[in-house]
Formats: sequence, structure tokens, C-alpha cells
Amino acid sequence: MEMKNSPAQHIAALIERIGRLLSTEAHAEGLLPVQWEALRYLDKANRFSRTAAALTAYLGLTKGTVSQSLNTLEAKGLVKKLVNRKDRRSKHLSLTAKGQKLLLRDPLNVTVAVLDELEGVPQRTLTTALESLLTSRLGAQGRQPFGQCRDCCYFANRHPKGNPHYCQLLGEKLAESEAAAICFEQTTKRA
Amino acid sequence: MEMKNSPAQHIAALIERIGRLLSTEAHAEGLLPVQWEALRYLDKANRFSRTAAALTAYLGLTKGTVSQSLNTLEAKGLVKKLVNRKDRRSKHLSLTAKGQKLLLRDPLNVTVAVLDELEGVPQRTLTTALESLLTSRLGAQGRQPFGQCRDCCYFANRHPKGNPHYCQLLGEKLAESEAAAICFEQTTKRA
DNA sequence: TCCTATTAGTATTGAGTCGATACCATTAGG
DNA sequence: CCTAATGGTATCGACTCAATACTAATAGGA
Repeated sequence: MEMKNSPAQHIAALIERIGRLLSTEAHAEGLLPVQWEALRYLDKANRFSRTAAALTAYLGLTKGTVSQSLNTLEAKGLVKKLVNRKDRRSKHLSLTAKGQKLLLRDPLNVTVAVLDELEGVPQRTLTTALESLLTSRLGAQGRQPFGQCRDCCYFANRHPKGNPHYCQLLGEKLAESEAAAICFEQTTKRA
Repeated sequence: MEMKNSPAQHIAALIERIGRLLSTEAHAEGLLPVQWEALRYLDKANRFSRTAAALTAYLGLTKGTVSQSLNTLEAKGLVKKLVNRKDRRSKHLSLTAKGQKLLLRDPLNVTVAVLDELEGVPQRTLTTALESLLTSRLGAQGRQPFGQCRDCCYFANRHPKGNPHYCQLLGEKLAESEAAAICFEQTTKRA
């Protein structure tokens, strides 16, 4: 006996359908869905996490695929690669001015606008529920959460003024603006 | 000046990431994501809506693509096609016993299980918010909602006992069990 | 200091999606 | 009847993505 159309099944179906809709919508401005995701990631990730390897883990793809997409974005002049001096295997990625500008026409913005009209309470419920769903599913696959720096167990709020924050894992000072960036190494604080 | 990381942006990013995760997870049992969606659709759709054309509209793809996927499913013995006698252009689709059985191993079930552990209130908030998001985005693209029969403006609850329901659009009687099925023609009742 | 294992990234190949187009058969509407 | 319009199929090409094999740089021992 199956439980047809349980609330949970319905929610799962909704998420899958919306995901499909977002993905077909993301064929825009000459870019493909994965390329938009890469642009968004590079816009939100902190400086330690703007590498092909981190992006690969974020997207859950293989590195070959990601390398290809990054080449396309570089050829379009949206992303720059810079060899890391401390580790010359790795390349530091960043958005060009053109890449930044293109994000203003991100096809996801229409959806963001719709979500923006929700009241605060549904917004918070959605955020909490979707976050716990994502974290749980990622955890089951042994993948990192890519949460915000400020929610990390290595995040030290040491100097309220001056040099406000510090990463205890990488041993680096963090600017105020970096606290909200997403990080490859992020390990969520225990409650 | 962009509004980085607004709550709405965060929610949109979560949905897109979960969508991507579900899609990579749906490479299972020798099927592909779109094929799983087709199986689920055929399991939930009412008898008027189990056609390639309706599935095409549901998925938002082109009919060629859907035809191909259905051929694959038919070749695997998961789906049956039957020519409609009233309109011999169209074919009626249905799951075979093997197809039904395979749905028990649907990779989406893991996610359903996680969602099932939410409390009732977050579940209802999620449902409402995601439904309105989906409806709004579908509407903007001129696509049908594919809602449940019972929420349709053509749904008549005429005979509480006996032959309980009736579709005023198609002029057909509806069994009790069909009221919760999703329908191609569904047009949501105004509030 | 080697020597090996690991890691970052690239290149290539092949299966498969998806959109576009063209096409056939059936039905609907003047 | 004749001409759309509709349901479905077949084929082609661009592209994704996984898999594999590869190069270069680094890390960690003995």
C-alpha cells in the first residue's frame, strides 16, 4: 500500500518542478543554467573558495565538466583566471566587470522578485526548511554545506572593531564584508 | 547597488541547488531524471491527462523530446501506449505493473522521507509558498498549473453519494479517487 | 634529498538531453 | 470537400555531463 500524494510527496514534486522550471528559464543571455550558477557562485563565494575545485564540489559535478564551463565563461570575458602564487597548481577565479554586470540580468531575478513578496514568516519558514533539507541530503552524500562564513565553527569574532573577524582554520583575517560570503570549508557550528 | 544575499535570493538559490541535487540523484535504476518525472506524472495524472501532449505541457519540453523519452520507457516495459478510439491521433498512456513497482524505488523517496519529518505547520507553509511560486511562474509563461481535479473551476461535487463528482468541462463522471489526481485541463477556482 | 601519493586543472570521448525542423495521420471547421 | 489544427514520430545538431587519461605542482615520508 503506497501513500499516494502525501504532503511530503507533494512538496518534493513541487521542488522538482520548480527546479526544472528554473533550469529551462536559465537558458538566457547566451548562457546555460550551469554557467549562471557558476557566475552566482563566484559572486557570493569568499576569496578562499573561488577556485574550480570548490565550484566543482558546490555543484556536485565532475571537474572536467566544470573546467569546460569555466573556459566558456572565460572566453566570453565574464570570468578571469589568475594563478595562485602560493600554490601554482590552483587558479583563483573572479568575475570581470562584464560578469558582474551580466548578473543584473540573471534570469533567476524574476523568481527572486516573486519570493520577495512573501511575508517575513513564510520566508523564514521556507529558509529553515529548505536549508535543513539541503544540509541533510548533502550530508548523506558526504558533501560540504557551503554555508556562510559567519556560521562556521572556525569563525572567530575576535575584534569587534578594527580587524573584526578571523578564520581559525585558514589562519587568515577576515574583512567585515566576508562574514556573509559562502565558504568551501564552512563547517556549521553545533547548536 | 545590488542587494546581495537578500532572504529572497537565498531562498531562490536554495531551491535551485536542491533542484540540481534531485536531478543528479535521479540518475538511478537505469533511468534518467526526465524519465522518473514521466513515471511519477503517469502515476498521478487522471485518465484525461495521460497523453504525450499533456506530459509535454507538464514538463515544459518539446513534444519530440517527450516522445523519445516515452519510447525509451515503453522499450523498458514500464509504460504502455494504447490508441484512443475516439481520437485515433492520440494515444493513452499508462504504467505497467513493472512501472508501478519501479516507482517504489524512486530516488525522490529519500527526499520525501526527509520532508515527512517536518512538523505540520512548516509543511503547510512550504506547500502554500511553493505552490504560489510555481503557479505564478507558470502563469507568466502561459503554462497550465496541472492542479488537482478537486480544486478546478469545472469540478462539480454534485452527488455526495453514488456518483460523487462530475467534470463540467469534459462532461464526464468522476470517481471519488479521481478528485485528487492532477489534470491537464485544471483551472484553479477563484478565491 | 628522493620518491610516492595527492591535488588542481585540462583534454578527449561517448551516451544522452533537448530544441528545431520536417513529416505523417487524424480530426475539426468552414 | 478542403484547409487548418492537433497528436505523435523521426532526424539532426548543439550542448551537458561522466569517465578516463593526462600534466603540473605540492606534500609528506624515509
